[in-house]
Amino acid sequence: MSVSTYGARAIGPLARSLGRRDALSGRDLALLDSLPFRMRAYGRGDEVFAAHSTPGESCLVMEGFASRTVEMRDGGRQVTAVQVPGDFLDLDALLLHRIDHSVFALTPCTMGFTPHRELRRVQDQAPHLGRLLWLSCVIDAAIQRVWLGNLGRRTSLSHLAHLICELYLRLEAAGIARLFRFDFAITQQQLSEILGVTLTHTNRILQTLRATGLVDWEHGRVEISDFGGLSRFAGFDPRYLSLRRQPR
Amino acid sequence: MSVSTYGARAIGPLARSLGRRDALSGRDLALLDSLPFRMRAYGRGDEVFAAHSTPGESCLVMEGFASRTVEMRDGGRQVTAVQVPGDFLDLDALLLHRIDHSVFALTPCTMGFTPHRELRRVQDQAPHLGRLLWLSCVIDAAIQRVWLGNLGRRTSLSHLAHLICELYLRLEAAGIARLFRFDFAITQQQLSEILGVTLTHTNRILQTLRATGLVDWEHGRVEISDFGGLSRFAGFDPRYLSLRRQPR
DNA sequence: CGTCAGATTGATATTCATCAAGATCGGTGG
DNA sequence: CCACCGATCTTGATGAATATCAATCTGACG
Repeated sequence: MSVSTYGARAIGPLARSLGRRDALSGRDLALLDSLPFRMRAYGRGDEVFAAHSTPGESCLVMEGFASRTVEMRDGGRQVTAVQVPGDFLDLDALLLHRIDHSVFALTPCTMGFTPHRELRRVQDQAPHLGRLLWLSCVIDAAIQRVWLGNLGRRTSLSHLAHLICELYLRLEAAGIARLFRFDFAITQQQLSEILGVTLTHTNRILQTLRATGLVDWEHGRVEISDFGGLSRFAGFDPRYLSLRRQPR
Repeated sequence: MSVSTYGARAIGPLARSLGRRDALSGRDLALLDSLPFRMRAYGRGDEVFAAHSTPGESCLVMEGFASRTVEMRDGGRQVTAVQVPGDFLDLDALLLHRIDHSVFALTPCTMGFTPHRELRRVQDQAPHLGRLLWLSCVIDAAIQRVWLGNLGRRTSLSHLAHLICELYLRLEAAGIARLFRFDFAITQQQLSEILGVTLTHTNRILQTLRATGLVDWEHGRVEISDFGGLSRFAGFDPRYLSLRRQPR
């Protein structure tokens, strides 16, 4: 596991991620560039933050995928968010101090850590950037709301289809997916922790979904052959992702 | 439906709600008191905000209960949050402009509306209050995460028990419940939209839960006879509610 | 007394969990 | 190169949780 000390810069993914929702000024960019990051690599399944810990840093996904996971008494796990490159994790910890969930590496991934103190400094110096950081919390919450609908009101098959539509659009926006294909090399066990069903059932609905011909997901690669059809099948409405750029 | 123009004050519930998590200075209180509210009453099931609308105001629950609800294509609904007196709704709309869900009155209730413009003014003048407003968003998100676990990994019976534990502590903190009793006069249909199961099933698990002797819920009144037992039964851990007061 | 919303019950179908066993695949040491 | 190994994926059989559909009951209220 490689670790670097503070000093690395994350301006690329960060500017892309924040600039996707609102225009950034030169001063904004300079301030973001002044955030010190330490980089660290994780293997699949590694714990990044433990539940009920008090991190003191927030964490930007540089490469790979991470999950926020709540752990039940009986050992069961429910993934409450999948975070992709450019996503900030645990901005909430800035205010809550203690986090209520765990963060795991879903795939091998690289994370950049920056101290809360530095984030507060940036917020103080540029309220506009502060708002964009909060915006990313608020969009996470919007996604969580849709996921609540997925878990409460959808069949697991339509949930799966919906998840694929969402991931594709988020990854396309992050610049790491195009032409309706993307790499997403998680195990079926991990997928079952996202969908809230058992591994066995996940395996079966994956086969059912393949049989529709709308999308294939094998060997860590998702290929959507008919995005419109898949969206209709899933009842997918992308508005909650706030992918349009506008003043905030 | 009674409507008032701006001018009413909401300092009581608001100060109580924000002051629960961190101390408020005299200046903080004065600023909060300067927020103009217009009050409006709603009947059970009335829509407060429509999905995909652009409110321009945020809304404080003064009395009664409200829900955030996502609506599915097939007409099904999933409640993603229950908001109690003192809760702010749609602070997210401050940044998102457009909301992705509907807000309904779960019971007859009174709401206070204040313009986003005024909230931004308060944020600018008192960053500390701004942080407390964001804190309430972040706590809502923490509750949503737990609800995702409830929907994904719990049996509907344990979900119901968990919901009752959560509601009691939130209402006790809001000063409108004590001695393990509270009024919560929603219909079983509405409860089923919270639990993500059908009305029929909701009715049955309510009976099962009554049979445990841990809690009763009838005629709009919840009476918990053994909070410890109910918590254990539900696997309830209150930490996610952030009910402790600390500097933010 | 009639009406209507809400609560309850019954019978049956579907979805999903559970448990157990194989199959496949990539890597690894001999 | 091959045999083996663990992780992952797949399949089968069965039971529990939940949905669906259709009545019926209850209580509040005009």
